[in-house]
Amino acid sequence: MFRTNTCGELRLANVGQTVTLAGWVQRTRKMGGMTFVDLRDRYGITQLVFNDEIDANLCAEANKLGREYVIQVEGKVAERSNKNTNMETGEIEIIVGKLNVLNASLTPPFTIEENSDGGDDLRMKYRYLDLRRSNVRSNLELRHKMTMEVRRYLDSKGFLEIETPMLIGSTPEGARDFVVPSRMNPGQFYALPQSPQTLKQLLMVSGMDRYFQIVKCFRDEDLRADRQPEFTQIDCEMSFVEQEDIISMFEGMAKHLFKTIRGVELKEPFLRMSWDDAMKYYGSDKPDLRFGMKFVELKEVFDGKADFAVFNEAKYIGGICAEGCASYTRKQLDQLTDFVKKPQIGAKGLVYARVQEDGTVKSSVDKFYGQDVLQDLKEKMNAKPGDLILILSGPDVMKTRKQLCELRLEMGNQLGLRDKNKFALLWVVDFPMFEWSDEEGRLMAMHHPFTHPKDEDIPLLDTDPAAVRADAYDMVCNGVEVGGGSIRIHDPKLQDKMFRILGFTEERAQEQFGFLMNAFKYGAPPHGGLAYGLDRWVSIFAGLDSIRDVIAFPKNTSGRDVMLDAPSTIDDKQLDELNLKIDIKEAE
RNA sequence: GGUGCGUUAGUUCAGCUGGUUAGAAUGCCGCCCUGUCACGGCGGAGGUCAUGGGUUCGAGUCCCAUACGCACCGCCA
Repeated sequence: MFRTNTCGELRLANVGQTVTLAGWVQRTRKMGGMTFVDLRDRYGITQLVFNDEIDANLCAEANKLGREYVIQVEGKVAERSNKNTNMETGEIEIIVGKLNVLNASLTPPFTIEENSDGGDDLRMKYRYLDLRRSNVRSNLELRHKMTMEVRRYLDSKGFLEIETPMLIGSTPEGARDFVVPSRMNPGQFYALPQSPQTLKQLLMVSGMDRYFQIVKCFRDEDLRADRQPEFTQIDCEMSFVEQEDIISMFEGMAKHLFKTIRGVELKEPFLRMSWDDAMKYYGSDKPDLRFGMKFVELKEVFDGKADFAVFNEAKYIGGICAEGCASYTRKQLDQLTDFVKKPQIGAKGLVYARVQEDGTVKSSVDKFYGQDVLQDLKEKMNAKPGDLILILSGPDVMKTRKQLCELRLEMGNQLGLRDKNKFALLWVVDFPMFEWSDEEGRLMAMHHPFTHPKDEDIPLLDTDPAAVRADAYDMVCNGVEVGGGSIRIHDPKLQDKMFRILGFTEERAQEQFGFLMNAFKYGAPPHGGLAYGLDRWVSIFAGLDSIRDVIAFPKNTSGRDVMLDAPSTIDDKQLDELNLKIDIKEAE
């Protein structure tokens, strides 16, 4: 037997047993005539002891071990004279009788410890070493547990896990496709799925009724800390359902995950918030509800009350109340002003007002507004003595709300209100059907072109399409969109109308989505579904800001795999077989 | 496509208004140490300051460009 036990399981009860362990040398500590070796595997760390007086040769061998050597030892489990309560195996040690070096190791380029000294770049290049670190490994363990619980839950509800192809056709709308040349079909390309959207709808037409898949999706867009070119969705679809059925099914799944993974029992139904309200009160379609600071609209408080052009000319004035922040210094307020004036946020300035202990309000616009207006402000903001009111205004209502959203989140960060162990879940519902694209000069589907409009808004499709709301919903957790979906159109006529509004000609709609429209002619059931971003979902459970550490082999912000050095050029022979010629445009 | 920050020892970083031989910690190597567990003590090796230009008597330090990394905006139905 290669090993009798792992490095994480031996306890006092095992004292006296002769065991064989195998693993990596975490660290050696030489104490003159004694040497301690920490032996590590996936399951834990066990201390090995070598004693000069007992076996000088063996001890000398142990002294030659370097970090990350792979060794096998046979020895006797003994109670330690000096116990280490910080280790699970800290009450025992192995008095080694035989040492077998299975493989030497170069000194690793960074320390393989929970707090590694390695930077991200280096850790990614040697990701196989990084994955030996317990905290990175535990993220993957968490991911495994979550996918297992997802499967357990969905299986218990009668869902079938069905695989869909990775080599499919390119689709317009949405993100850029990753594309794969077809050798057997010269000049033609597959696209990798941005999501199995149309395929799962076809499975509904097939009568599969309840489908799910934990599946890779590919989008060739610029990356972020929470965005990878390939990412994993928990993709789900159901037939003969209304929005309410889907929401309750997947609220159940979220609760199941919180209970089984985090031990958190979420008893209350998740809050529902319309997209309109989310934008109005939080300036975001994914509000972080771990803390308050709800927006208060202040246009009427200030309108025409003074000769202050900034407010008088603004289309929108909104404020948030930061409790207990009246003590913010001038310097802190200047920093907040700089924060909102950053080009990424783009506000022109920040107005603030402190509510003082005597109840009077002292503000940066004192010279314009009298105490009566400021008292009215205090009233509207529901502010108490000691509170700080922060106000943004601007000519574009939505833009100003988004700026105020950034400020709110910044204040949440500064005040430590975005606690990683607190979870605020909600459904954002009633999304707009379309959103105007300046770039395309037309309406674009906000969710996707197959989203069902709200029944009562269907007449508006002809008269005022921009006002149409959709049967679409997002699940939001702590300000992160963890999942989203919609009821789909199953009526070919309505789908046709939708394509027309999106600017497709009949020919083009037929060419791009003919397969779906044709399928719908053969009796498509009403259906709908949603998809969760597994990587984000896991990173929230793990308390991480980046999804990279919940992915075994992630890519960097340029979409490169620095370990494999991919992408890379390919042989001329391969290009030739694929009938491809490279023509790189000169940088301008 | 854009903005910002960064690039100095194996690693993580410091290096001020330009000025002698570029430092610290950690890792690595050697010696000492019989109860360590972030062991400890002593000693040592280790640098094309990302690359290319420029300014200057003199550049790790100032300027420009390029590359790479990270964050963000655009983008991501």
